[in-house]
Amino acid sequence: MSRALAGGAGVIPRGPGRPRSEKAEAAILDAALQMLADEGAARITMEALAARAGVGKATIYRRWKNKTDLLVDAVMRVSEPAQLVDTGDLRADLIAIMDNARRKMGSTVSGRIMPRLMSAAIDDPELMRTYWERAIQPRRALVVARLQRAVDAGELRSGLDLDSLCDSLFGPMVYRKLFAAARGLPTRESIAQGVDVVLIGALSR
Amino acid sequence: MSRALAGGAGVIPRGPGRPRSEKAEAAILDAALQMLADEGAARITMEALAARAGVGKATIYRRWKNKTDLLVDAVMRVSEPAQLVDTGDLRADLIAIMDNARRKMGSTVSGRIMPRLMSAAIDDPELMRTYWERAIQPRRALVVARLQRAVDAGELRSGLDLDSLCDSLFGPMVYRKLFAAARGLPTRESIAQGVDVVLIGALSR
DNA sequence: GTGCTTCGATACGACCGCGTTCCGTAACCG
DNA sequence: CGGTTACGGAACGCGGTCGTATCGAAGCAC
Repeated sequence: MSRALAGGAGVIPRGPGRPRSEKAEAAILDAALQMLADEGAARITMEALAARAGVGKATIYRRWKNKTDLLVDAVMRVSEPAQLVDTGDLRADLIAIMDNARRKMGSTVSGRIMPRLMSAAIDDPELMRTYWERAIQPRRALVVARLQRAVDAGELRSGLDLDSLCDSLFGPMVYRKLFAAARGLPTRESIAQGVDVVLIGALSR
Repeated sequence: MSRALAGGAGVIPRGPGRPRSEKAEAAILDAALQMLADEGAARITMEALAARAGVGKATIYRRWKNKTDLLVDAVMRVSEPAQLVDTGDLRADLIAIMDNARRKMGSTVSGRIMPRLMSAAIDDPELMRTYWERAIQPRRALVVARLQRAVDAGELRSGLDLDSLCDSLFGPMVYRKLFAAARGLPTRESIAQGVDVVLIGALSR
């Protein structure tokens, strides 16, 4: 920790000597995410991580003080900024959002990372909070906003707790994903039924 | 493994020598569940487990060949046989079932064990299958049976995938429980709204 | 009692992973 | 050029954990 990390806005003071390699930093974080997806946080060893990133251990510890610190940093890179979906057709929007999430879970690296991260975060409250605040909560906020607009338009009845409604949408999918080893992945049909049931149940009457 | 473990039906052959202590066995399993609840599977060490159970390590290894084997065995003891609820009032039954599960999650040992077990099982497919088949699936089956009766009675519309409907009921609660470190425990109100939304969405029209 | 097994306790060997420290080399500044 | 810091690689000390082995004592059948 001999050099200031990128903190706050402004110019990063440039000291003497060889500058830190951004390439090494990226390689470390990439390797961490790969290993997280492949084997889970518990099985990541700093030695294997360094080897996989093609980096010396000192290069890792020069940037992060321990494994948790590194993981938190890596996790933040997974969260690409989600975008609001609002075509005006509530049902189509929700199904698009949910099925997009489902496809992500089924195929991309972040889909393999999610359960691993859950596993690690359950045993590490600090990691859980970071994961929630930086990766999950922002996406939920967009969905809640979409739902709020539907309430304002009179499509959904008022008086609903939209946060809980959000749970009713995402909960079943995450639930299925986590149990995937015992039941297989959630299907397009199961997601669609889940959305429809919740949607009908939340409509104005 | 010099003596047959209790397997299958019938008389356990009684060999010569000092018999195994049932008290020690119970103490080991109790301690394992306690530690699982307190610190998670990853942090259970056989030495600490033996100490907590007031037992020598050899006494453990005489019965189980490794930690996973022991955990699987311990987990099976948590699953008390759930019972069918059917008063005739579908909504009341579902709320009773769900709120009962919620209360369990909030207070009892098994409620603290569940997330820990999820954490461990996500990284251990075999443990996941055991957990699912022995602890979760049987309870779901009862709920599915209750739902099927509602379908037969014309209360719920036919054509629904009841297994997915079950996900829509349990998913949100488990989801909230797992994220509890970031959001707090699910409330009675959030559960009730979840049930109501799903129920209304699944009614016959 | 004799023979068998388990008891709790402790010691042991082997391994593993963390985080540090040391190389010789490389990159950047003045 | 000299000064400084980072690089990849390797070695190190340390603590922890596994699973086994061994101890004297204790329980049960014969």
